[in-house]
Amino acid sequence: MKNHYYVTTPIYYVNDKPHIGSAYTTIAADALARAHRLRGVPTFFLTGTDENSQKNLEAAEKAGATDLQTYLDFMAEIWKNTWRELGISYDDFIRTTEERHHKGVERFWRAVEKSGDIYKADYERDYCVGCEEFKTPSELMDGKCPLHPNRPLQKVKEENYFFRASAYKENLLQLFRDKPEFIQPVSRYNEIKSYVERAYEDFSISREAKKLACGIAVPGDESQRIYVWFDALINYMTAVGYGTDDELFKKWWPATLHLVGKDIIKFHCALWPAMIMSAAKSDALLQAADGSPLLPERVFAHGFFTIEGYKISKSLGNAVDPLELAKTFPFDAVRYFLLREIPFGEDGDFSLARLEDRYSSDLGNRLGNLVNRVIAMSAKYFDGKVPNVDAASASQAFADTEWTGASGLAALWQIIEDKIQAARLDHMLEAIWSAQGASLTTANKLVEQTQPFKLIKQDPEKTAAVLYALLEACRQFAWMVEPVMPHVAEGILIQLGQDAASERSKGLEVLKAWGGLKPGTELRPGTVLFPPLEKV
RNA sequence: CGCGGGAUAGAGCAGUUGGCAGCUCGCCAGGCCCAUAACCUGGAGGUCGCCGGUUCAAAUCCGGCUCCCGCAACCA
Repeated sequence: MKNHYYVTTPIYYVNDKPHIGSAYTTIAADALARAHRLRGVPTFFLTGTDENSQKNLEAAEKAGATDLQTYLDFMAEIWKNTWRELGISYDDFIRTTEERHHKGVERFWRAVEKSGDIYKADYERDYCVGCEEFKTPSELMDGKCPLHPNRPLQKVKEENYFFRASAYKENLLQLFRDKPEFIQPVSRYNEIKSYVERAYEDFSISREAKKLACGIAVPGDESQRIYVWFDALINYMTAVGYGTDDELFKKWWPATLHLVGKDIIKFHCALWPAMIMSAAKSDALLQAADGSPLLPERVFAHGFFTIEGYKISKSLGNAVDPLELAKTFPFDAVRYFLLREIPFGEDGDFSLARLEDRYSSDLGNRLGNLVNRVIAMSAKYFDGKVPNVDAASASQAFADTEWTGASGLAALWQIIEDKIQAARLDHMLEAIWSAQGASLTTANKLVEQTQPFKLIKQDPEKTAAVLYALLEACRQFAWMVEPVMPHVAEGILIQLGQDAASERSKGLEVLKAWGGLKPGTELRPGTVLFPPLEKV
């Protein structure tokens, strides 16, 4: 595996502002990117917008925009701003109307063409005169348009370019056998594998330009435009220089992880690798040293969630605006909630009651309260400073409790590394909160079992050891949650008298080591990390 | 037989090498008082959808059934 981490989100349609669903994907990618950066892995995090879709044109007209490009520019800014406000640390934001994308798409198309995998054929579709639009088979009821059942559908034939995907059926199945981790979770693996086995056919990859007002022209044939999915997938390459900067491309490609919603897993797992296999035949830039195609390493499909039990839908008007949510909750709390509450890869439900529940219980009562009580006691009993004790002995002073000290935290770090590798941030967070040995739960128990608030009157030396252990644990907890809650982590570190930026530069291996908190460090107690919610 | 997912305590969920059924919230009782009315302990509450099979042992593997839910070529 290459020593880099290149993670992507889907590129989003800009026919509306971001809602909580697209924020979910982007937050997950952001947390994974932050986790890898913290580990010193060269990381590239890409998101962007899909601007060559007919849908955008319709949205622009509906919004009364003077022209399409103005509308696209306006919407792209809205998306960028939303991500900025939510603390999304993307390294690049690609728009598929950009010149660099067009150049890369052209190069890719030419490569596939040179490989002999593009051909022309007639393509027949159903056209409803009532709706004045083409209908897909899935939109039909009993072979008729559900809105105009008494008007017969017209069969409209059009000559399009096709991609000879079927030629790669065996290669795909081989890929699935050799690298089962390519498609995750496993439930999706089975779905895609059986789809390719039984129903894998060539894809139509262009439309007549006169019927499609937007999109990239087919190289060498101005009368046709490239079908939006064929161009969209290539964004993962054009953003890192394919078609414009070979050196940059070599640095980042292949992608480590494509994070997608379950609805578009098919395009990413069945179409995209076949496209690359074809293009790689004729473009050495897409070949590994042994000549094999450079395919993305992994595609992970997360589930969808409902809002209070209902599907996210515009007609219901229940699409939650993440920026609105950020006015009520610290956005770190929303990030925590989404990544913790919904099993990654499965469907879930977004409910305000559950969010409040997690906020006050997990964050306020366990994490926030632990930090607060431990720092308050230390400051009170030890002159506002980290107690002056030997770190090594402080880690082993509590053999009679559940708390396992330095070795327990080391074990917890190992779980965290495994979960990050598997992209299971929900499991990672669960472990930080309730793993046996060392976790937020056992740390709170340690306070009860040792009762430093009483112990201080009898045995100040042992109290110092207890509080040092708890303070040091808080420091490590801060770095554990940092990828998911960067602001919260910094808030904890500040109270512990740490400078987050200079600490970070030491590298995670140093930060993980027991004893990073120096005795005598000035504490800064007082800040409440998770203020109680106003009762409404 | 189109493909696939789910069914575990009042609610929401964990539980992928088969080994005494767990977590969070809520509820009841107690402890503590450092802390954000927070923390800790104990308790009540489950035929792990139904039927059958494999096994010393199945929520976990196999077969059948019931009920929900997605997807089914142009739709993040």
